[in-house]
This record gives sequence, structure tokens and C-alpha cells, in this order.
Amino acid sequence: MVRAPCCEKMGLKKGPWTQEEDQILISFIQKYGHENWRALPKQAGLLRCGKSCRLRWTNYLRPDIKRGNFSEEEEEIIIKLHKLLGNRWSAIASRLPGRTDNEIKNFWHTHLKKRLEQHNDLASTTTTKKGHEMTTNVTQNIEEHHIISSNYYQDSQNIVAYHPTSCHDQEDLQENNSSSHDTQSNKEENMQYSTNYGHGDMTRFNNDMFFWYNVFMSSGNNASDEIN
DNA sequence: AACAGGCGCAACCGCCTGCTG
DNA sequence: CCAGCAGGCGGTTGCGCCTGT
Repeated sequence: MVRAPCCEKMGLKKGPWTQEEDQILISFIQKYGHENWRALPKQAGLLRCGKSCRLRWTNYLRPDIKRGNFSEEEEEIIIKLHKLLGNRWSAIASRLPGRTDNEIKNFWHTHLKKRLEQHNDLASTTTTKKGHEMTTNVTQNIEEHHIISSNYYQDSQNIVAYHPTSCHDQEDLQENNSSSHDTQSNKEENMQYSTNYGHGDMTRFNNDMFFWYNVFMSSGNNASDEIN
């Protein structure tokens, strides 16, 4: 399949957006919406490609974007969800109203990644010293559990992500807030464990189900607080 | 005061997926 | 069923700012 030519081949502008461009984009979207990103810059009189406009809008100009530092609660949620979902930033962002995938991705790479690495170093030395003594920190519980759960992920041919049905209410709520979020993540929200667990795996399945249910409920509570 | 290196973040790039004709 | 298009996603880059020397 041949890829459609992008900005650079069309003589369109690249790089940082000016205030004027922002203003044009905002007022155009407020008036006409953004049904067709590719046609939008032409209609709005912007020398940008549609992709660039979409990015600028979703990551920066959208009115419902929450700017500023991440709260501790948000950090916790990101860490938890990253353990669960991996680098699927849009899926993580869909649970943090007002935060964009780009923002979360940046925050992860600049703050949390390092912090967790340090934390892991500490944890490993602690474990060496104290054997299996573990704190009751939720993150550490996830750490342990991830070993099992990541196997489910890796075996994606048969096993898909598990989300408790109780999360669907939250998803429904968030659909209004983040309409731009992908069909992929929505799809995943609706996924259930497949029935590929063998009979002997059902205990593990139930334990995992219970564990992740708790994780989601605890993070979900925080998220719904944000919404309400 | 000047410089170098690191950091943070906005923006870009290329691939993937879903939709449509 | 297939090709093309548009939107979305995650990885990466580039640049301005900050901090340490």
C-alpha cells in the first residue's frame, strides 16, 4: 500500500506552533468541529498537515486538558496501569481524564521510569538482605503479579487483556470526556478473558481476576473522583 | 560570566488498523 | 476481497531551559 504524502512533500509548515496558528485552529474547531483532519488545515487556512493539527489539538489545545504536575494519585495509577498494559499510553490516558497519551508517555520516560528503576534496585537489595520480606505496597504486589500476568499478555494469540466488567461504567463515563480515544482501547476495554484456561488453571484465573479487580477498583475510584 | 551536559516536553515519523468504495 | 485513505498509536527527535562547574 502506498502511503499518502505528508507535510514535508506538500510545502507545509513544520515545527512549533505559533499563538496565531493555535488561535486559528481553536476557533475553527469550535465553529466546525474536526470531522476530517486532512481537510481541516486547508479549510481553516493553516499551512499544516492534518496530522499535525490533530496532534496539536489533542495534546495541547483541547479545552478539557488538565495541565500542570501529576498528582501522587495519578502517578500511582500510571504505574499500576503501566504494569498491567505496558506502553499502551492511550489506554492508560483513557483512565486519566484530562491527561494525554503524549503527556503520560513523557512523564513516564522522564520521571517514573527512573524512579521505578531506582525502586527496583532498592527492592532487589532489600530482598537479598531480607529474603522474601515484602512490604504491603500495592506497586510491589503488582510487581510480583506481573510475572504471571505478563504471560497472559505475551500469549496474545489466545489470551487477551482482562478488564472487569465493573470498569465499563467508567469507560462509558470517559467516552464523553475523551472522544478522540481509539477504537483499539475501547475494543480492549470490552475484552474478556478467553476460555482458554485449562481446568487446572481456573484457580489461578480466579485469583488473578480477584487481584486485578481490586487493582482496577482502587485505581478506578481515584479516576472517578476526578470525573465527579 | 560562560560553557557543557542533562532534562523536559512539544512535535514529528512511520507503522498499524478500521472503514469505505 | 482488495486497495486506498484517514485516523490513531508508540517511539523518537529536537530544541529550549535549567543546573552544575
